[in-house]
Amino acid sequence: RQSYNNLISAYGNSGRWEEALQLCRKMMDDGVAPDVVTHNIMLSALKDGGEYEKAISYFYDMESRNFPMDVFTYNILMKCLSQVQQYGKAIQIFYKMRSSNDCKPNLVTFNTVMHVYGACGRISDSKRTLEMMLAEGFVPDMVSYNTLIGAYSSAGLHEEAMNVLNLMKEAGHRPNVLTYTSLINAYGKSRQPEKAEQMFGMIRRHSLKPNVVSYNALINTYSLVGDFANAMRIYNEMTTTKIRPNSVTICTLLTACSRGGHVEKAHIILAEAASHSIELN
RNA sequence: UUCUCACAGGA
Repeated sequence: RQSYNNLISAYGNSGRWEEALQLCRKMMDDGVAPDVVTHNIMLSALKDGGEYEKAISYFYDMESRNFPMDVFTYNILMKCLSQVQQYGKAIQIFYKMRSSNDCKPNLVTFNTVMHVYGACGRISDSKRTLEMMLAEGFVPDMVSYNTLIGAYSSAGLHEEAMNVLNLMKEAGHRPNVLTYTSLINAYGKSRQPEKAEQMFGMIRRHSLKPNVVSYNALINTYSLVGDFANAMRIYNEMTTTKIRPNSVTICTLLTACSRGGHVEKAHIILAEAASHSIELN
């Protein structure tokens, strides 16, 4: 069973959920009964493949067959529900877990709930969840703080985001690249390129490495204020630093191009995409 | 062996 689980997991990790599913069936044909972990791996494979609806159906199927489930199962389900905007259902699962005897929420559950609230714009409930976990003796981790910072940042609420950054530091956590990328976004959304640049600078200042996402966030900051020239400047800096642009980079640049009123320069960007062999979607 | 956090567009 271990071997099957490992193999199914390997398929899942490479986005091949169909083969994972086939292997799962073969496993049963061979008389090896899948366990909770097997099912969790399958659910996770479907989730990673973007097949959220399939994952949700898979869950209901498990439920109707009375298969055993654990916290992981519910955590994955909540994540899938939030991906298809079934936020209410996701929160329902959380409350079901709280009132159950087995399957109590764990740290990841709380973090997922925070994410769900953030994703549907209920940022104050996300923050309340953080307070709730503290009150219940959980110790919020990096992900908890990053999740809340991310929620405020997407809304352009940079002050609130910075406050959470301080909470995070007080709790003894070192901000990571994800933290700073969110903060770039916070200032980008509130149209403050100067401050966004400052946050970008923080990445190296703390001996962290900016990645393609951090660069994209900064490019988008300039895009939002219609500053195509600076968007291109950051793009060039990125490529000279040997960071590979991706399709988000190209899309962001094209948007910057249009917002800056430089539609005639779009071909330059498309040429960049081609020269880096970036698949456009 | 399995779960949670950052970037763009579209609808």
